[in-house]
Amino acid sequence: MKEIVQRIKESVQVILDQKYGYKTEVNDILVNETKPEFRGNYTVVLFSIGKMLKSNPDSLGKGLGESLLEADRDLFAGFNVIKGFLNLEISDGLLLDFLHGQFQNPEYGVKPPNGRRVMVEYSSPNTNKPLHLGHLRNNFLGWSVAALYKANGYDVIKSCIANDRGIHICKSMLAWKLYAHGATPESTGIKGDHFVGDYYVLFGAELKKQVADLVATGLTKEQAEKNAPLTKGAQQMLVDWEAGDPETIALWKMMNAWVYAGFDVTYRRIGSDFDKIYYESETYLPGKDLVEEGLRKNVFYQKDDGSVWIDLREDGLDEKIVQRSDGTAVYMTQDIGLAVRKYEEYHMDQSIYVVADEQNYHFKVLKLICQKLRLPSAAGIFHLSYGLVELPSGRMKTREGTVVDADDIIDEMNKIAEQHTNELGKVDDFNPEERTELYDTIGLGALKFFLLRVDPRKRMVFNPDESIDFHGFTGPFVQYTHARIKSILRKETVGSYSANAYSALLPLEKELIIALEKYAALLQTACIEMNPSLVANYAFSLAKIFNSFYVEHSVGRAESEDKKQLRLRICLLTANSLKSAMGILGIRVPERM
RNA sequence: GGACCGGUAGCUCAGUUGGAUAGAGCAGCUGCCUUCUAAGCAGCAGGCCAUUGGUUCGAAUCCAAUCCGGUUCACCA
Repeated sequence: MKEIVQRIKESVQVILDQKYGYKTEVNDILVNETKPEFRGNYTVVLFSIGKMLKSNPDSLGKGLGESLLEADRDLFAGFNVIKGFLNLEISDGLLLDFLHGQFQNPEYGVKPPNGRRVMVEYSSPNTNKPLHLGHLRNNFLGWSVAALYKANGYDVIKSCIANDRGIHICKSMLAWKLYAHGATPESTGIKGDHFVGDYYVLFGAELKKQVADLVATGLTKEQAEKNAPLTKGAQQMLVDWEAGDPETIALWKMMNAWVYAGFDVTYRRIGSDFDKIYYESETYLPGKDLVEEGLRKNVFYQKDDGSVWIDLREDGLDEKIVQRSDGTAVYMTQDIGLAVRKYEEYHMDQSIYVVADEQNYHFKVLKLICQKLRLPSAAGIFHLSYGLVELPSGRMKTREGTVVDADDIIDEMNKIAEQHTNELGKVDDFNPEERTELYDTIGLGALKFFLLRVDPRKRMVFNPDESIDFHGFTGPFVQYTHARIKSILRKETVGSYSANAYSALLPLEKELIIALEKYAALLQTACIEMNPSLVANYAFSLAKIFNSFYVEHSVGRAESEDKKQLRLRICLLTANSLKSAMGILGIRVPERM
């Protein structure tokens, strides 16, 4: 069934053509929701049309309204014109048709397969430290965008690139070698990723000492940093690693295994999963063949020292290096190689990279280079650039210990969920397993909703001194609304409904059905814009309308059996939509809470 | 310095391709649990949409300039 807004636009288009001889595109017709202080549900804005027709908006509105009513009595129930705005009332019959058609459909809003494939890369952790709040935003966002694409009929591949090599990895390895005396996650009882992260931090602390000592002997800070034993040791370790030194490789494998074990626990908790994991240690070399190709195609050029560059000044950017003078690959080379490999494996139409906005420049360059190399993968590359999560004091910094650890914040959310739940005492009959699951559903729900409800492109602020809310515009609010509905549905049974016996829809009933009808269109918009926050906002506003409806009208003690059945159907569809919307955010909804 | 992003209530955020009196939540203040879950509902209060010009029937939204904040421009990843 066609969406209401679309039907209105098409009707207006036809009337404008037939009655006024004015041809216009459907998308040029502006249809808004009617502001609550006016009568009606949808509003056609007449100014631009009036201007084109050189006619007064008010008389145009009147004529248009009459014709619309005449032409489509199934859709329109009435209209009024105020100061250039044509407010249209949607007929109860149409809304009821929609409700009866969809209330039993748990997949309402989900589109059938469209034969297109998209890859979403997200998470991309470094294997030298545990995940923090910023990673969580990335994970939730990536997972949710993937879910949005699935709901819109795409075949989705979720991928992850593990940044498992490089100087930063060597730092934690060296610190462990020097200071751990053989300690392991098992021997200390510390989660593997945290264990390794501790040595990364230790490296920084010890390096600072060494630098201070060297500065005391008269070196500048830069010289000291360059010449400190730890710096040199880490660099040597990277050389050894690239040379395949067995001892270094063994250490690297062991420590990475610790980190992955830790990540697995966290990923499982937050529900992040991947269809394909790439490892930088396996992908960092192949890009070099493309450097050769680029030189042949004259896309790249070589400097006297042997380094290879691309000149992007004509595109408004700078010159960018793609291979060092010693012949080794840089970050960009790897990413070109990876892009090619992904495409060869999956032939996707679109390749989305969920990466922080610090790397806008990098991805601009990446796409440009791929285009210039005429790689088939180039067209689909899209950088979904999201803003960092900041503290009120600014950026989180590992070295200053201001990083909000992922595991810690999840634990804290669970604890708050537990506290609220126990205070309210509504699920005292739950067994321990059910309780644990509920705390997890609510705590994680609050956290995910908090991170996904704001526009991904924008930076956002997290204040660790104020705990994340469980009231108002939050995950638990939506979950609570769902549980409320489920409570009704446990007590009442959905039976038959005699359509001819209905009494006019009450304002809140109508408002709810109209809101429900918008879900399908919303899912599409959110996907096109790759913006889960639209889904979060929708879920919240739908829940809000339902709660108003809930206190105003009783379902179980409705005025008549038909009213009761009507409301039960509204309840069912609302519960389904809330569950579906939250599902796209990766948030479960409980039956009771 | 070049490029890009942002500045909306005390705080955190919405605000569709320009549309009606700029909206939520939190915090503050009032009310509402003997009937389906009060993690709720109803209400009050809170705004020079950074500033100044411009475009027009109409600007938080578009354009220009300025101010403030951020990111980036490495033979780091």
